[in-house]
Formats: sequence, C-alpha cells, structure tokens
Amino acid sequence: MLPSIILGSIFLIDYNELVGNYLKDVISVKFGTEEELVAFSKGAVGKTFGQLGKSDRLLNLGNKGGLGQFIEESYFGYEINSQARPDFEELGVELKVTPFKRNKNGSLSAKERLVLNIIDYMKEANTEFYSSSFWKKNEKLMLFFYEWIPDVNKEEYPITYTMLHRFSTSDLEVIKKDWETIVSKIRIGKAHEISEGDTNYLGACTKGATKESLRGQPFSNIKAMQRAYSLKQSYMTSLVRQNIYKEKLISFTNANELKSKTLDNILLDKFEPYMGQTDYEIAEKIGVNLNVKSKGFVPELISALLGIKGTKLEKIEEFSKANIQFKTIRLEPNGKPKEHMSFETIKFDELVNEEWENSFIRYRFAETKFLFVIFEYKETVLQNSIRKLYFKGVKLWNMPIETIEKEIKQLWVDLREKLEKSLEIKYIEKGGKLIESNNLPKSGFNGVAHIRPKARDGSDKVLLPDGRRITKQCYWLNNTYIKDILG
DNA sequence: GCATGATCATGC
DNA sequence: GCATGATCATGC
Repeated sequence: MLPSIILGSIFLIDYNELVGNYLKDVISVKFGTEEELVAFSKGAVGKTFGQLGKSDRLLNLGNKGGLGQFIEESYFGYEINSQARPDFEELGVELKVTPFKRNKNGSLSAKERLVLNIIDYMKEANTEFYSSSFWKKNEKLMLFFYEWIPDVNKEEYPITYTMLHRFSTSDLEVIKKDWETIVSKIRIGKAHEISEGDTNYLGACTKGATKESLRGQPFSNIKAMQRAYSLKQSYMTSLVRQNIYKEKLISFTNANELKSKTLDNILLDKFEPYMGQTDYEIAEKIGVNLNVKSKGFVPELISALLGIKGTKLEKIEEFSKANIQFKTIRLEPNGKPKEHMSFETIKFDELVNEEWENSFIRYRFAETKFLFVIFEYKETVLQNSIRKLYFKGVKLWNMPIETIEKEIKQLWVDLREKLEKSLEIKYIEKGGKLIESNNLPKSGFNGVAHIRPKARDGSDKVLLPDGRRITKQCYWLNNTYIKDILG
C-alpha cells in the first residue's frame, strides 16, 4: 500500500465521526490546532516525493509549483486552492513547499526565493499592512523544505524539514517597512517601477508566463508587470541555515529599534560617529589590533561599529537575510576611486550555457545589496609620508534594474558573442615576457562594466568553450560608474 | 591621467 | 590550491 493511502485512512478514522465522508470538508477541519498540523507534517520528513504519492501524478505536474500542489493533494488530500484564503483556512496557515541545495563547501542555501501571493495593485493600495493580502495569506507559513539534488528525478527529492514559520518580531518590523515600500510605489502610480532591490526581506518578484503578463494599476495608466510578494532567496537561505543547519546568527539591532527606524537608517547611524576619522584612529578607538592594511580590517571594523565585534559578516542576521555584502571604496582627492571594482572570476563554460534571464551576473547584481564602506584620501602624496585615509561614510546600494537590463545585459551579450565566434587572444613579447591581450569588452565599453584579467600570474588560466586557454578574467565595475553612484 | 594587462597578499 | 581584494606596471 502506498503511504498516501495509509495516511488517508488515518484521517478518515480520526475525523470521520466529526464531519462525515466529504473529503473537502474533512480537510478544512482536519487540524484543530497548529500543533496537530505540525505533528502531521513531520510525518513527511525523511520521505521522498515518490514515497508520498503516485509517481505518475508527479510526472504530470508542471515544474513550477508542481511539488507544492503535489503535497497539497497527495499528502493533505485536498484540492488546489488558488484563492486569497490561506490553505489551512481555520488555522490561517499557508502551505509552502520549497527547495534548498547543498553547496560545494558543504553549506546549505535556499535554491530560490519563496513566491507568495500575486499582488492586486488595485486592491493592495487601499489597505494597511494588517489588512493586506500579504498578511492575510502569509502570516503563518507551513514550510516543507526538500533537498534539490542535481541530475536527480523529482520523485527522489527528500523532504528534510518541516516547520510552522511565524515572523519574528524583528523580521516583522523589517517586512512591514518592505511592504510599505512596495505599496507606496503603487500609491504614487509607479507599480511598473517596483524592483526587488528596493526592499530587504520581502520582495515583489515578477510572476507571469511571459513578459507580457501586464496588469493595470490604480494611479497610472501604465501597465505594470504582474508581481507576487516573495521572501528573498537570502531570507530563505537564512531559514535553511538556522533551522536545518542549526546555524546561529547574530543581530545588531532589535524589534524595538526597528519600529522607529529603517534597517538602512540604523546602519547609517552606527557608522555616523566615525565619519571624518582616519583608519588608524578608528582602529585604535574600537580596539581592533589588525593592521589597517590587512584584508580583514574592514569587516572587523564593520562588526565592531555595529556593536558585535568579532562576528563574521556572514553570521550577521540582517546581512544574511537581506544579502548585504560590503565593498570597500577608496576615493582619490578628486572623488574618484583609483581602481575599478572587481567581482567574480567568469566561468566561461557556464556562461555559454545560460540564458540571460537566469544568468549568474544578472542574479549577482539583482540580488545583492552592497554596503559601500567609503574612505577618501584628502592629500596628495608627500615624500617620506603616507597619505592619510579618512572614513567618509557608508552607502547601501543595489544596482538599478534599468542598468542591469541595459548595460550589464550588453556586457553579457557581447561576451557570449565573442565566446561563440569572435574572441581574439594575442600574445606580444615584452621584456622577455609574453603579454596576453584580447578583444573582450574594455573599460570604454558602456561606462558601467567591463572585463579584465584577475589571476595569480600569467600561467593562471582557464579553459574556454572552444578549447583555448585564457588568463582568468573577471567582471569589473568602472571606477567612473562608482563615482557616479556615490555622487 | 587613463587604459589595459599583470600580479601580489591574504585567508580559508 | 584557490578565490578574492588590492594594487602595481607600462605605454600612449
């Protein structure tokens, strides 16, 4: 007998008396308490999807949302609910089935953001947070985490962990402000300009079969992309690590502080007292015994200024959940960084096999919030004297969607084209050494980003799809673009 | 001073 | 050994 049939009979025995045989009604009163729901859900842990229902049903499901529907039907035995009501209506609990993955270094990450209900721009603009569709539907989430494993059929994915998720008081304050950010864009007739980078934990991601899934909005005639509320991938990764991996995260603020200030302002306020001081002065004040030139100095400075000295930045709860990543910027007296800003080494073999929509570099900029830690040199170099480096402040920044879709896409498209047919690599001998050069997009390409080498030395090369080898290259943001961002 | 390529230093 | 942040070197 299949497990689903066994489970089915259990609930008929338990609840038959109460509500008769009418399946749909049985379900709606099936769990009298959250504890019952939680206990029943735990029964799925350790089982694969294949073990929870008939596999032909699994195969017939589409990829998107398919596994969630499968659990609803096969494990809980009820019909799909696409209404504004939560799935377990009496308990006000919504069911969500969501994947995580194992990284090369052994850590775990959410595989994707958690997509929630679609935003009805017409209605949502007239509500406040506690009467919003978001809160009504997602206040309590029954989460089923399963492990996504590459090259394995979905029947074999195991359900690893189930939990009833309620937002902590701190998370709730951040999410309320995120919600306000999203809804205020609708209220000023800019639903079409909503972007995921605007918010910290709660996002508004596009949702629709095609890019042509447009909807009307109340305060503008411009049609806006259909969007759904979502919990960001970084937020979901934190949940995975805290609950499955039992990772401890450390917070630099609390719900009380978050009630009166935004996360961004709390951050800025923590750094404010140190503005104008030199790196050495700050190091002395906060008792950091690292050399200011050391690679670990800026992260050490950040955690110390946030009042959680010694905490690795990945372990800071707010950074982890909002995917905030720091970058140090050193400005010349003219306000421009001397150097461009480097990013990851390009994986050419992966790049030629990806689509723009799910490309590495698009995600990289769409889903990272940068904390720029800005220093500046105020004086020119003097003989026998080192230029003093002053702390100028911090800036939270994410790349605008328009820039991602225009300049970053241009770079990606050009890169692909070159890789497919026209990449030139030349070697010129100079002073007894071979200098390699190429025709990949240079710093004059479009004013935003370019490609340049970043390697250990001349022999640190990677294989290209066509079999040639090239010195490791990475993505760079132009220093002029950085200057404009800060401007 | 900028554009472009090369490579050092550190930390895991 | 490798990724990443940081910076140097050269030629125009």
